[in-house]
Order: sequence, then C-alpha cells, then structure tokens
Amino acid sequence: MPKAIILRLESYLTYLGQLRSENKKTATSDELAKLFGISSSRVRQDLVALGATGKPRSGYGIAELEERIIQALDVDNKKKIALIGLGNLGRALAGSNVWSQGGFDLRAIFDKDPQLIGTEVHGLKVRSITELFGAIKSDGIAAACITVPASAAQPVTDLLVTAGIKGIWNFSPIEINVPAEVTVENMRLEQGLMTLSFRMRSQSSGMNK
Amino acid sequence: MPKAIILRLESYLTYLGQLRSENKKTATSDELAKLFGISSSRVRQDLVALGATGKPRSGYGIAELEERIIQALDVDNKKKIALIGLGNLGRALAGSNVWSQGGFDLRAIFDKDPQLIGTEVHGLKVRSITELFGAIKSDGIAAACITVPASAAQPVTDLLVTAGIKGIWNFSPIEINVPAEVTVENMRLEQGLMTLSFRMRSQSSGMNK
DNA sequence: TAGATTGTTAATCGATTAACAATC
DNA sequence: TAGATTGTTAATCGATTAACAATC
Repeated sequence: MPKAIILRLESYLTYLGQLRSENKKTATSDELAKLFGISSSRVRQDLVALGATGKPRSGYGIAELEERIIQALDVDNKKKIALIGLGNLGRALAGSNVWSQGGFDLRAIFDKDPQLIGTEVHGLKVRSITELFGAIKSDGIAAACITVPASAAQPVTDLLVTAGIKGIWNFSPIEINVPAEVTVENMRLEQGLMTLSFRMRSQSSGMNK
Repeated sequence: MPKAIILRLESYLTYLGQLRSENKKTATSDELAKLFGISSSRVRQDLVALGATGKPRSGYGIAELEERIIQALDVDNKKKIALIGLGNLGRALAGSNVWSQGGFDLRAIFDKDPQLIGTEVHGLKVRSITELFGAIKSDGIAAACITVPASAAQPVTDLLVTAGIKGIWNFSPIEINVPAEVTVENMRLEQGLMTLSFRMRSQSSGMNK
C-alpha cells in the first residue's frame, strides 16, 4: 500500500468519525475530495485499494469505511508501548488518548530522574531507565515513544533495539540510527511549525511557487 | 517550491545542526542521501532549488546550507503566535523551544478556565478567551496554535479568522474550516502513531506492499 | 594528475486527474 | 426513467533515479 494512500486513509478516518457523530450514514467520493482538496477519482482509487465498495447515487457506507481503515492500519490490534522520558511532553502524552486512537496501549513509563521514579502517572508506576531492558523483555512490549532530550536519544534507542523493540515513535529532534528491521516514525514538532512558516509567506506574497 | 522539497529541507536542517555540533564543515550529497534513504541526485536537485552550490570533491558548506534553508523557510523572521488552550499539551508546548526553532515567537496564551486566567506561564499571563479578538488585533499576532478540545476547535477558529489571523497550527483532531487566505497546518499526533502501527505490521510480515 | 563529487539532462517511476461507461 | 455517482482505464503531471560530462 503506497505511503500517500495510508496518509489519506488516516485523514479520511478522522473526518468519517466527525460525520458519524453527525449521524450521517454515507459519504460520496466528491464530498471527501472537496474537503481534502483532491480529485474524487483519487478518493475512489484510495477506497478501491482499501477493498471498499460504494453504491452509485448514495456513495460509501461510513461505518464500513471506518472499519476497513482501522483494519488496514492495524489500529484494532493494540500493541504494547512504553514511554521513555517523562518531561512536559511525555507527561502530556501519557495522559492523552492518542495511544488507543493510534493502535497502541501504553503499558510502561521510564525516566532517569530519581524524583519521578516510583511515582504513579495515569495508573502506571514510573520506573528507572536502568530497568528498561528487562522490563521490555518480560512484558512483551513491542514499541516505544521517545520523549527524552536530544543527547539521550541515541543511547536510549540502542538500549531499546537491544531489548528487541520493533517500532519507535520518536519526538526527539535527532535522526536516530536503528537496524533495518526496526520501524521509526519521527514526530517533528518544529517541522510542522517550519512548514507553517514557509506556507504563510508563500500565501501572503502570492508567490505560489 | 514543491512541498516535498520543503519537507526534506527541514530534515536536512535538523541533521546539519547535528553535523555542525560535531565540528564538521562540509557535507556531500551522498552523505545526506544515505541518511534519508533517497538518491544523491535528489539531494543535489533539492540544493539547487535552494540556490546553494557545492564543490566537487568536498561537497556543500554546512553553515551556508543551514543559512539558506532558514532563509527559504522564513525561520529567521519570528512571527508572533498565540497559544489557545492550556491543557497538558498546551502547557508542554508553551515551555518548549519549538516556537523559535520553527520561526515563531510565542506572545500570548488564552484559555477559558477561570482558574488559569491571570496566572503566569513561562513569562506570559494567561488571558481569557473572551479577550482573544481584541488582543490579537492590538498585538499584531499573525498565527495561532490550537490545543483546545475538538468541540471548541471550530468556534475558536472562527474567532481567530475574524480577528485576522493568517496561520493556524492545529493540534485538535478535527478538520477545521477556514477561508482560502488562511494557512492551516495540522499536527495530528494519532496519525503518526497510526502510521507506525501500519508500518510495524508491514515490516514484520515482510508484506512490503 | 587522478578521482571523487558536483550540476544537469534524460529516463523511469509513481501518483493524480480526466473521462466515461456501468449502475443503482 | 433520469441522473448522480461509482469503478476503471487512459492521459497528465510531478517527483525520483540514473547517467555522465564538468571540475575541483
């Protein structure tokens, strides 16, 4: 499945949830296309790739589309994830519902600050990073979210890789090195802002090049 | 400038900073290409689009590249931005350095919780959302970061648009509606996790399709 | 000089849009 | 039935890679 389609399916899913909450039962390719600024044929091709079918005149069933997208992205299969680094951002994420929305189940929190170790955060006891290796092995944790300072990112990554982690959601502003079998998804907050910065100027100058 | 190039320039910038901190002076297209998993000719084309030139055998000057990317993205021109919604995520962002890294200067914080209004957060007094309109007008704020609950996102957006805001960094999991002249950059945390979820399965099943 | 790396053009690849017959 | 919308194929567009002469 091409990466571009995956990204759009995720966007469709968000919007379909909104439509369902408004009690709508069906959506047309043209409706989705207008919202996301793409052609309706692109939407139909995406939905064909997903294996969904619609009905001429009425469109696609919203519930069916949601279900298929969730299946395709493996969101219904909650994978165990650990959070490494309980700073401001880590704390905000720990208490959020992104984990289950994104297909994961937050099961462990690690930090190196002795003040934090042993405290309880959203039902999870904060553990020392020295316990990381053993805990991941014994708990069968598949993924990790890294919200540590840049300087700690690579050492923590190496530890995670050795412990057999399969996926990393990386918030540190660093390119971390991992072996080919480990999946890294970078979440770069600054990059979102930089894109906004660039687009605001292009917009205002009419320089759409 | 194509969106795909902008995204890569942002990535290059992050990595060039790392190289500079290691006291490296130059980088080759092949070096950058390997790191980001693209071809070296793509890197060279990106750098040509940026207006940078390199030297055969030695490569490109790191400091010059950084400077040109910062200029191209307008990161050196700090635009005034307001934060709307001081929940866990808003608080984490308020205290971070993403603003200046991304080309902005956080100048105002708004919330609707009376408990928070009047308190000081990272040198900024939290103001009532009812003051939003006037404050944005009088302070010349160009952009806003929305970290409010989904239900509040559209009303807050409408207010911001009326106040003349030019760009929105949206963390709420909603497609917000804005007129064409307003730039919206969505920061979807769940989508990052969903992509990780999908890629972890593709990876492990060897199903690279 | 020799050889690594740039700058650039042509070839390939993939993604998007256009178009339209099929159909509910 | 009539007409809106799907499913699908062909055409277009843009992005990436390959290749190589120029050059430091």
